[in-house]
Amino acid sequence: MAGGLAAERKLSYCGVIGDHAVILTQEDGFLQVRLDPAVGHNANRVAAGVRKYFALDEDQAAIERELASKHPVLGEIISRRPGLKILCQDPWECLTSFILSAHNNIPAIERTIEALCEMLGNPAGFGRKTYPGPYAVLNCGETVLNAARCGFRGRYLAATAKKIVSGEVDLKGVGSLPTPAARSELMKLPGVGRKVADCVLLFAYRRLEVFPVDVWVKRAMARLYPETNSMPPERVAEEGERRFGRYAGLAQEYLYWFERTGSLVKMVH
DNA sequence: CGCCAGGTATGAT
DNA sequence: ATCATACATGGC
Repeated sequence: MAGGLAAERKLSYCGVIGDHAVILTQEDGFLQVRLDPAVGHNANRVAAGVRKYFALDEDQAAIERELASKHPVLGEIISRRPGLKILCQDPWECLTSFILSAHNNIPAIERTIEALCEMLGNPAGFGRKTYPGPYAVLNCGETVLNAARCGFRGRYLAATAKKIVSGEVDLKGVGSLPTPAARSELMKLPGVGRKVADCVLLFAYRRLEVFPVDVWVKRAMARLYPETNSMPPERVAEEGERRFGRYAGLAQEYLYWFERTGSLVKMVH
């Protein structure tokens, strides 16, 4: 949820990773990281952050081969658009972004996040701001949350910030729990149900086997496995994990995007 | 103008 | 346990 992909001749990215705005360009064989010289930084530190954020040390091709063997349609999807990555996001940023996503549309989610960063974040370079932490959200007040158009999720956001600041839920500690316990811990937070918790487990804690089920993934699964049509989302999540295994989370992302773009319906016939 | 949006919390069977 | 409904706000 931090930044956007701008596909041109040369693939490039501009976004805020951690405390720094970065401009990334793909040269031949390596990734160039550009920073705003006006903002203090440790270049090696930032580079390490970028490596982690995009999980560059992982063998993406091997993961894709394993997933492709699980279902012919999934294999077809991957061959059409290989290279889709699960990011390794900051837990707080991921958590709150997905709280804002509930029953909301993507353009509105993006605008709300941008507004919160603009109003509450710190300068990150290139005119960008950092993602505001729990203290900033806790102290900002209802006026700011309304100005950012959080809607009914503003209450959840504030209440969640409170539980993080108070230490009632420790996001660092969640990282060392086994997945089911980590999920329960996240679901103590207001505005966090099974789906949001699973997204945080996948995108921030890198539990790659976790299979978040939203309406789109549910539809996609019903195409591949018609018997899941009548199942509640929680059972579909179970099925996804059972069928796709240790990288089910990446399978979920492929299914999500192909379902959303309308490509999947043509491929299953 | 009416329906839907990367769901969740709540109250009723 | 399972099910329906409200929820702020904006996109289409």
